[in-house]
Amino acid sequence: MLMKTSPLHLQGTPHPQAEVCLGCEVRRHAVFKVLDEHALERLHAPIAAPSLAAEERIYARGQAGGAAFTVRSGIVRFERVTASGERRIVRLAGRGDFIGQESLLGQQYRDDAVACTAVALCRIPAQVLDEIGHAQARFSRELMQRWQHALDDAEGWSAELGAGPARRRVLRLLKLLQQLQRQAEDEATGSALRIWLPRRDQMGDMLDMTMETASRVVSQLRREGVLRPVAPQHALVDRQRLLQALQAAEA
Amino acid sequence: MLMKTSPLHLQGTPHPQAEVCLGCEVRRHAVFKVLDEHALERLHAPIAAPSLAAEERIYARGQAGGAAFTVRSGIVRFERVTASGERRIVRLAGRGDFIGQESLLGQQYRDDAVACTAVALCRIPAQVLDEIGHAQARFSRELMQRWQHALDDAEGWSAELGAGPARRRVLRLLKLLQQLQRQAEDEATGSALRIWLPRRDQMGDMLDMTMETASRVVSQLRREGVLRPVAPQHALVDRQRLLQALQAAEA
DNA sequence: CGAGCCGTTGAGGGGATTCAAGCTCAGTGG
DNA sequence: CCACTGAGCTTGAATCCCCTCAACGGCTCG
Repeated sequence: MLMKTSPLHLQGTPHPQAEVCLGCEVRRHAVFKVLDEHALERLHAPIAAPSLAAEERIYARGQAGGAAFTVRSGIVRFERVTASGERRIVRLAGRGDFIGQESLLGQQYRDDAVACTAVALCRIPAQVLDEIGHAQARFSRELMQRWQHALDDAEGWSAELGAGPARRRVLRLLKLLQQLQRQAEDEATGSALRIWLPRRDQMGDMLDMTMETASRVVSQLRREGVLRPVAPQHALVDRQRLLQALQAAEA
Repeated sequence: MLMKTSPLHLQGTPHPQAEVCLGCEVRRHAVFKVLDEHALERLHAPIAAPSLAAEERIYARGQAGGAAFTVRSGIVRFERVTASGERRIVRLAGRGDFIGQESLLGQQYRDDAVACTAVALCRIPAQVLDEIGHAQARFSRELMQRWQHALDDAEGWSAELGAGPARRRVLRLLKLLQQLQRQAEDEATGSALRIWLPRRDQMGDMLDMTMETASRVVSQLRREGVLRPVAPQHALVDRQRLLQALQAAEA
């Protein structure tokens, strides 16, 4: 898994986790949001805060990692290899999302999880689930919320990104990426927004098309002014024109 | 939702649910399997056992139905309508599966759920979750298992059925349908198995292809002896040849 | 500078869609 | 009894979108 786990400030004091978690800026979006200071102080397993560079793998399918993660920042993709050996990206996760939940049930991870951008995480050992105890009913509920959210994402992904002409699938992906970015930044930048733009072959794995087709569509959108690449794997999108193009394509 | 709720035997006695659930033949697969008699007796909300005919709707997206369901028999599909108004089938559920879980969180249903075949259910009101109480830690865990299972299905669906040539997608769907059927019947019939075969336009909605393409592939498989339609929406599959054909297509 | 990765663009071919016609079968009513 | 109808399915022909194969340009990096 190879990640340098930069300890959060204050880690090491008697009841560090409570202070760390309570001061965490993503806590109001995250799975621990329902836990009070008292509950947090009962945690003995340390919650590390690893950071990963883009393209580093967070966990692999089949591993019994024993920990779930909260995404503090960045974008994570879930990959599977199909029966015929093709790589398919089945879902994306962003800030506040809870990933690797299956490990809390003692299961092996069901996907490869890979950082798309630089990513910051909270690592939540499976045993924490027991330490919190199901005494905290609200926490169980919050966990289920997370599961449902993931399920909803997965179904929406295949419904919206799995079908239709190539251009429309790309436009829908752009809209999703733009939303992920906005919720990560909380900045209501005018019309231009800098987003993570997948490599063409990654777009292919997400949208079930070839690299070349993805490239052609992206190039076309660039000519139309919807998009402007500014760095490797990054682009400025014109939200206005994106939504216009989408609306035209939905017809 | 329009379903005739045929009460299970013994419904109406002082603590009927315990007896009914303990005697249920799908219980060992279902979400209540971790509950003992004592826990079941605490339930006050009645658990109905509705039966639906094929093509009847179990619930609709956006409804606040307030109940989840265990599938006792039959096949259920989950439908969504995409942003561009196309119907897409995002997942199937079979015997023992837990559906409509989002209602336990007070959420509206996220999909349309429709019976593919005749279906028998257990209706589990959301308030049951509270009655059982989170005191029963094993039950929370079991619920999460269900959620994870659904998530896994959804991801697997889009990975395996969403991509590749039409013939391979159809073959993979047939394999899935055949598995659903086997787990429903528990009968190891030799090589020929009677399965529910979707209408061609439904196959189209599942596999993102036109009705005509689905028809062409199915006809081809019939000529190859993989498949033999025996009734509207039912066919006999030759497991042997199906797996052979699949293996050839995976290459 | 050459090597390699990533992206772009072109030409050609193939698989799926589109449009259309005809088939089977069940239900209906003359 | 049998034409009539409509739903579901099949098949054909033409078209088109996307894939395949290929070449090339920009960029980073050893």
